[in-house]
Amino acid sequence: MEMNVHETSMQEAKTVVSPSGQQHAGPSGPGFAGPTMRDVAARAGVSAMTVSRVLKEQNVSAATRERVLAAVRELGYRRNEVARNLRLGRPSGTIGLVVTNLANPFYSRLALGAEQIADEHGLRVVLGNTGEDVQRERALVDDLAARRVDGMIVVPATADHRHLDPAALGGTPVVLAARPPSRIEADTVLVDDFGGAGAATARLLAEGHRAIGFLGNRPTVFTGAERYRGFWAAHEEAGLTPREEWVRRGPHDIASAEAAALDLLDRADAPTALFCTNNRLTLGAYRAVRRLHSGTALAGFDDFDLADLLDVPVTVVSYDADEVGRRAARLLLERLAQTPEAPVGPPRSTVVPTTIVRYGAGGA
Amino acid sequence: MEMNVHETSMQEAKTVVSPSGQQHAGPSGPGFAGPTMRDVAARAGVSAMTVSRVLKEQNVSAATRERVLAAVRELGYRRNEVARNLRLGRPSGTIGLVVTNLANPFYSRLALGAEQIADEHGLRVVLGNTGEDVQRERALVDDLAARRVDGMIVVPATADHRHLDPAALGGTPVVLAARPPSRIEADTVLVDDFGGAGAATARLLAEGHRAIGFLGNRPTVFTGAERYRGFWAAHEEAGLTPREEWVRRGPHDIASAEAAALDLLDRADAPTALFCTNNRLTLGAYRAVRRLHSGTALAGFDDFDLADLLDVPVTVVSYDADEVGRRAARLLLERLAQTPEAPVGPPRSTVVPTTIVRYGAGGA
DNA sequence: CTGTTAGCGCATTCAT
DNA sequence: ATGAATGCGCTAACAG
Repeated sequence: MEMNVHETSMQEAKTVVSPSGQQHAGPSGPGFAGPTMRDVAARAGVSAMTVSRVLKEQNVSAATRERVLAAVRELGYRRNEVARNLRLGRPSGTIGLVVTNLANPFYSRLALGAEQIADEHGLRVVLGNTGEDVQRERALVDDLAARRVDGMIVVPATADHRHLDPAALGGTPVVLAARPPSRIEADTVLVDDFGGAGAATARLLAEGHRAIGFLGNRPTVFTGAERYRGFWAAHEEAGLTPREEWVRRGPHDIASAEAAALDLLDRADAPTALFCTNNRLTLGAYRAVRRLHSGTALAGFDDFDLADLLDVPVTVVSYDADEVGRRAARLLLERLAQTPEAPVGPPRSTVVPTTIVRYGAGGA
Repeated sequence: MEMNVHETSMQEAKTVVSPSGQQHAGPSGPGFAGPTMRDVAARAGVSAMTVSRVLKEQNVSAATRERVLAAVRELGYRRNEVARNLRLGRPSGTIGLVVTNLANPFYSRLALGAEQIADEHGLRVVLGNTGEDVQRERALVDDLAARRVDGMIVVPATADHRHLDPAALGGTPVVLAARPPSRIEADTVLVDDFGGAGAATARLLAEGHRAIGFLGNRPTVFTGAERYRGFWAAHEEAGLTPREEWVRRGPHDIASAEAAALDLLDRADAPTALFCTNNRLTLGAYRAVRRLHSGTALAGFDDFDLADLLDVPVTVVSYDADEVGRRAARLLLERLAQTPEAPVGPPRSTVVPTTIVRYGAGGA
């Protein structure tokens, strides 16, 4: 494999100054608060209350309304939603979204789905990335509670979720995504990890494979554990038992997965097929298969580009990541709309289904 | 290509109720504001100011501090950052991030980079997705300004950016990302679209290709236009001129790119190489090449998984998307830190460099 | 060291 | 239909 690297540009971090020499520190400068309702009121010759009413579209005589709106335009006035919410005793009109790794397409799609639903209800999304770090997660949810988000959606990084209990967050409602609650009760959206892994494994078994290896991430991650459980269950259902020597846990990126797969496949009793718990692992496994010319069949969680064009049979577990975010946002919104008269009731849990897609060895 | 689809789960949207029959509408219910400083003060037998001072870690006698902190713990008190910011005359301690499509890894990486820098400075990121829709962009930036974000990072969807002028947003500082300002002045972070496209094209030319096709997205998108410019410039530098018949503009996903590439390659005078302006287009082009067995060489913007294992030579333009977000956040933070005594000066612009990676036809 | 007064920007309540 | 007073939760500025 040939591979050259070559810088295209010398302007690494060079800062180019625009031609205009204009000083940029006018009314845009920090500390500049912008006009208030009183400014508008003064300009329109009315009281602040009248301005407030105009903006709320309450009953105001057409004439004064026009004067007020004119003043609003002239001053470039914009109502301060922060002050408004404070006065109304409402939270900030935002929902927190805490994910483990936004670089993972699963979580960015989740974020997109949540943002979509939130937006439809006039709520913004405040983002937080934990990098699977518990300390950061604690600090983040605490900060979000202090900023008075209406509620939060959290992909928990840990096994113990007591710090995510609304009772520990000043009553801020919490919905969990991708991983189930532990030591707390909470609305939850999960992916059908168990069923998907089972179905993909069953597929390999149905195609005649009797020697299937397993490539998974850290066993402490819930999704990995569930997928392993599904892998095992499919074997049991076929009256078989997986062999532990063919199980590799721990790889978390393409390179380490490739190494683990090489180790697994480069032996006398190598399995004829491999189940991988996520797409990075599947890509790594494919690299190993390709290098060894072993022709090992692959199955794995998460669909990926070019899966259908690979030169080995690939079965993927596909699902709608956006939908995870959408459902989480909907559960949260229902909690937020909850009143003493119309309680939502105990925590609810929903599972986003998976789909098995079988790609044959795309012939070149 | 064989392909089966199979549902793994019947629990589509089934809602499972947890065993605990406990009513969940306690102090977590919406409308519940949580304890205030006065509540804490009353419990500790001091004034609200003393509580404020304790939380600010100002001089308070050790004895009373302990009493206050005890009350804080007992009540589960959390200072209301919204009210605090209002009182201090500060904005919300958040920065807005408006992108066109969070499902695109480029923008989710950008978001991750921006979040990282923001977090280091105690700022949260408020997310907005425009879907390239100008109306949504207008509404979003307006809403963010009304929510008093400290500033915003925007990937503009349009050619006319006058609605992104801080002057039109109540003075909220704005940094543009991925696309340059138009009809306004603003700090900007760009990718070296021109240089990267030129270098990739030059690479194809250096390898002897004299018939290079071009697959690009809508010409109105700045990045596409710049990449086309780079494509053209590389030709000129070699004393050549691209042929318009080999240019296809408009495809925006893998499928439409494949169709366009098929159309382009399935002709007598088909080009021997293809330059594509993003990775979806490159993937589509690869599918076409593969289907036609044309052996056409590929070059394209954005690196992607498996690029090194394809059975045609592939040259990609790679760059650090996180870095775009990080630089944008830093430019914004410098604007926010600006004072009349220490003005930042006129808008600044920085270009994130690109790198050319040449993958040979990975042998199977 | 601690408390009182006042007010950030806005909207509810009660006037007129 | 409009205005005045009051306070959301918090903290500067000034007492003491």
